[in-house]
Amino acid sequence: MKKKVLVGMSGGVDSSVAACLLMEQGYDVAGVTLHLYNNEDIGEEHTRTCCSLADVEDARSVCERLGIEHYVFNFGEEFQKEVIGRFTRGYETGGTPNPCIECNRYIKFGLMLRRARLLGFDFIATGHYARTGCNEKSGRALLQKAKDSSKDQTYVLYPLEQDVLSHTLFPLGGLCKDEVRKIAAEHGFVNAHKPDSEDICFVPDGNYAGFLENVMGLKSKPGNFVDSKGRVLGTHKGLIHYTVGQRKGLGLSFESPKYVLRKDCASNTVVLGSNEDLFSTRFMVGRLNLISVEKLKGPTKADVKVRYSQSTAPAVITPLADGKAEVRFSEPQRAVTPGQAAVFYQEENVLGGGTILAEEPQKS
RNA sequence: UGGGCUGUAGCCAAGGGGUAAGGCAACGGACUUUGACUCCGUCAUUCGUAGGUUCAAAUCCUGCCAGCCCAG
Repeated sequence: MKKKVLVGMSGGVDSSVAACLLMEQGYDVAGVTLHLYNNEDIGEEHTRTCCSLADVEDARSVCERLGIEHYVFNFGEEFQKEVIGRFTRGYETGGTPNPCIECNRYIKFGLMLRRARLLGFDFIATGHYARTGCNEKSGRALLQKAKDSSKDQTYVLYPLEQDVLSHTLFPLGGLCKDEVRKIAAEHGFVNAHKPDSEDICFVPDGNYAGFLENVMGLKSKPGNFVDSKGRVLGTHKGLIHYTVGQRKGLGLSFESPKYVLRKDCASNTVVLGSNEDLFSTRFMVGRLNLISVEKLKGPTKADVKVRYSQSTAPAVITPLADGKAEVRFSEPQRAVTPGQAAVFYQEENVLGGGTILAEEPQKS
């Protein structure tokens, strides 16, 4: 009896090819598009996003072509709560959240696997560039980097837990983007040349502050730009307009460029400094999720990535109570940003990861 | 009011007779989970203003205007 796989299809090339490859591998495949958010509701165009109504049509078209069933799950309510809600709260509390990671954790994998099981599927699959594996000795499910390292998406998949990982397939893990587009073209998929989605799906124009203010009704209060000694340098438009490491858009002119060092919610100030001031060696993470091991027994060496499109840097991770850990780099790294994810790698394997926490006020 | 200094792009600033450096900001593009970083590109027909000298003036001369400093 063929194993049944439910493929999450965004309407883009990647997930379409993923479905196609699974069929060729002999699975009993069906596609599902998650309806998460109506960009049309807020008057946004649907290009370069995912999960809009037009994307549902693209996914349906590909399923028809493949002769497989196509479902639509409406996860709008959960998406609003788990993803948009956390995104908004993240900005409100002075962080720079990564909604794609929360979406993967709660919606695209968490909820989707539960729903798939109810429908009798054995596995779920997506078009992410990543690989899964299994450690023979420990029996743990592994998350491994994609063969095409430039497309590797393990950074946004680190929160996946063992049950999810062991029931998830990533058919594109061994391919590169060119090969995927070629396969899509050979099969005549409507989306073979559709541009990659880049922006956050519910903010397709990239205007986060505008989304938070206009759609979520967040009020952002102007306050002071200050230097690290507390001297006032100018007026900012509200904390949600800035992120750590940012240079552009400050509107202030000095002899050398200024960067956002941190945001202080309590005083509603944005602290500015030089690029060198952005480098730090130590930070804390919370909501730790471990993948290749069940537990960290003590300080553990790993390569750590603190931003999506940044290379890894060697560090030592020390486990603490309450799902927290301390990360200490061997060399200072630039712009470690509260709210972003820190993902720990050991060669090809994801050891685990967590959310970067804001510096404790009582600093040593 | 007298004496001194200074006026070059949104900000800072080089150039002191030969045809307007550079930095910051801004804007456009590439890249992108971050209006992030980075990279690429654009950004003074004109130097406070009015005259004069010169083949040639941001540069030298004169008047005026504005700002700053020191005197009383």
